[in-house]
Amino acid sequence: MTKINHTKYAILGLLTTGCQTGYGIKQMIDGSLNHFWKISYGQIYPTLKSLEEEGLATCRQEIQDGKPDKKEYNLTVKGKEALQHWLALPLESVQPEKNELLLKLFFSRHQQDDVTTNLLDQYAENLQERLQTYIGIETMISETLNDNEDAQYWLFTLDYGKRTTQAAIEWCDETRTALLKK
Amino acid sequence: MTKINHTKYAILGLLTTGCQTGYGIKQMIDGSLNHFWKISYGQIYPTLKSLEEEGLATCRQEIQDGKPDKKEYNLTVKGKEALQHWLALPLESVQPEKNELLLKLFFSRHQQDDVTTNLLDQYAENLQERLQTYIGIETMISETLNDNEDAQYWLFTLDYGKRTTQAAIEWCDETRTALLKK
DNA sequence: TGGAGCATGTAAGATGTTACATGATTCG
DNA sequence: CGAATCATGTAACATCTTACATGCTCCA
Repeated sequence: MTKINHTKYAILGLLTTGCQTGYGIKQMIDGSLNHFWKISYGQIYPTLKSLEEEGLATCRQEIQDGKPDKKEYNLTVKGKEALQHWLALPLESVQPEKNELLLKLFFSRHQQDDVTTNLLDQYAENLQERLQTYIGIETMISETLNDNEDAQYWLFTLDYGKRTTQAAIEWCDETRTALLKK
Repeated sequence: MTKINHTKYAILGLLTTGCQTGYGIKQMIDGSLNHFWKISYGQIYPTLKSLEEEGLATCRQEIQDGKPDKKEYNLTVKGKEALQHWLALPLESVQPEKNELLLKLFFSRHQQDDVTTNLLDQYAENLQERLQTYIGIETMISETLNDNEDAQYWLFTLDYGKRTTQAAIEWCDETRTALLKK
């Protein structure tokens, strides 16, 4: 069982969403996949090149006036098939996400409780911001992309983000209270 | 602003919890930090060595009969201070956790919906298992470690895991239903 | 004039995983 | 007898981030 490079498939998938350049892919990731995946330019450009080499995508250089040249990538039939194949593969065991706040909280008997509640407050604030971002993207998709075939699935992922973030915010409040009551 | 190696501090922290060897630290991580951090032996042993070199921990070789030799690491005063200092540092911006299921769901218009509901079922099953694990650890801590100073904080992190996992399970159910109704 | 947006790319380094090597004891 | 547990460690590899280099246009 060889390990799968999901980032490669993320980029492959993004080529079906109207992003055809490295720059465009980065925009999309930062805007819409931010809550469950992120990729830097240092990965995007080399990966695009290798997708082409593997025959999963084609590349066409475009000269634009007023803007820098760009390389437009498009999926080949083989690329589309590879995407579908990956989509049907069983999930690798759910990996634990790293969480700096929980890591610190785990060791927090070594610090004063007001330092810890401070961290909780910071975290809650971050979560609130995140939640607002999700709601913003959701509204945008509902309003402008409702006819888009992708829209439904994109909204599902946002709903996941909203629900788990909401649960985390509630946990912050209650944990904070529990610490102060001591 | 130099980036912080949180894994190093995780290991530093674990040396305060009764784990004194690389092997013991690994056990603890797999058993109790699994939902928010993981570390492989390939990181643990080199990190322990460097903690010693930096004067944050001391190492004492112990010869055991019937068992292999082991190296017992203990925090120095400087190590304890470093831990406290790290605990008080503000959180780095909340990083998005990678989630293979959401990544696949995002591109799922390219697959049949029964393939996708299959993935959702797999995911829900994984989450259920996780939830049971959390409840098991929680019970164990409540019963056997209630006098332990760390217990309260450990229970907080488990509560986080339980709540967000519960929210994710509910999302799975509803998303599954939504897909089937189409 | 300076910053933001568009656009591509690389090199160095940090971080992390996997597979391997070793070897004793205990338990079924 | 074989598997699990205890125990340490490394080398090769995979993955990912950061900082840098380049350069045009549009707008304030």
